[in-house]
Amino acid sequence: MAVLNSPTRSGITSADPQRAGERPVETRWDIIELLFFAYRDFVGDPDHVLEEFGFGRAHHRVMHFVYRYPGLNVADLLEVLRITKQSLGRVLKQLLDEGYIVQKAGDADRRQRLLFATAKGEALVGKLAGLQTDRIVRALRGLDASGAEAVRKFLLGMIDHDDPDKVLEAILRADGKMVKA
Amino acid sequence: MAVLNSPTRSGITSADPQRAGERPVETRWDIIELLFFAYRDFVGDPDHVLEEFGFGRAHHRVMHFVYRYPGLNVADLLEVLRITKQSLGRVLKQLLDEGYIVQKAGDADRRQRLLFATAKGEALVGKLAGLQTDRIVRALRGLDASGAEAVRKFLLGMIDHDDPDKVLEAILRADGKMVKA
DNA sequence: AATTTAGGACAGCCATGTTGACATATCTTG
DNA sequence: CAAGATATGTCAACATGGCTGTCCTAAATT
Repeated sequence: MAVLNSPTRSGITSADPQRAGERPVETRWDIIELLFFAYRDFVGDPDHVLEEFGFGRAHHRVMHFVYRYPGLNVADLLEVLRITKQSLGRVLKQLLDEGYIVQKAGDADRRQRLLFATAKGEALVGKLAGLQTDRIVRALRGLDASGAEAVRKFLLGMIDHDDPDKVLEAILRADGKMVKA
Repeated sequence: MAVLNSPTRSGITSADPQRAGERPVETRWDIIELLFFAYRDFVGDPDHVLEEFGFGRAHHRVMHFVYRYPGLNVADLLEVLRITKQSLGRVLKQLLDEGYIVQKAGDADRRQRLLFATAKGEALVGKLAGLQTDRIVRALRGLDASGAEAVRKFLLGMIDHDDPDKVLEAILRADGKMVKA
């Protein structure tokens, strides 16, 4: 039987140059670890389903953003995923070949290949998003409206806002509107 | 210039069997995407530092849990990371060879190799945790105490509580105590 | 007409995940 | 004590999904 030692209590403090001289910030081991476990389980649900389809996480990410932003072009998709053309090419080719995504030449610029999810693709995205939504809704139970709003603000605050890709920009814009509405 | 279409508004609804017959739950695209971007940036900070050390994310995860739970044995580490012995072996060997971690035979069971971070290891973990803490603290600014508590509850609620590994169990126990205190 | 851009495709490398087999030391049990 | 179970380490081999660099075509831009 392994007996687990208590978590370390250390004096490790902030490296934020903006806060030099101020009262040091205690390391947020709690949030760091909660985020690790939360994300692990959050992506774990889809992983099982994807396996049945012979797909991986990379396919999920591509399908998700193509479905959500219909007509997305390849360059913007590369930016949001932060991967290279080659890496994207591999999974995108599979999704095209197996009929989850279709391409359409751009209207203004016919070099562009705009991406759209097919009905088959939508079904897959919906299945995966359903699992994740269930988990989110469960986690939000027990929080009131202001608690849920705090969660949104927190997640938004965790994101780098400088030099956003086109998709992130759209999300940030939409979020700004939501607050006012 | 690519013009991004608006996000899809679909009728995709919950797959939660517990909610069959009830009002369908709207897909939480907002939280799904916020989590994606938040986690991307959350792990992005450490990634840059790790590169300078010739390490990857796998090394970070190992170092983190070894530092936080001193004397952790290999079996428990495998469980929390959810990887195989072989995968762990590769990165653990490097961390041992380069003096970031040391092993000690178990006291009660001398087959066990209990793991401890060296001063060098602690320094690395501290640097990485500092970056992540800075981001977390920034994200929590603008939230009051009840908002921060909502964030903790949400993250906790996102985690599977059945069949927890030893490390997660310790965290859940600690969290229970915190609520009362 | 020349250059740039959007996208695709090639070869090949690396990190990190997987399985299965097997070895050693040690603990537990009949 | 002998036998079996357990903790760990190690080897070979493979898959996925990152990466780089090069080169190609078609279409847009200058």
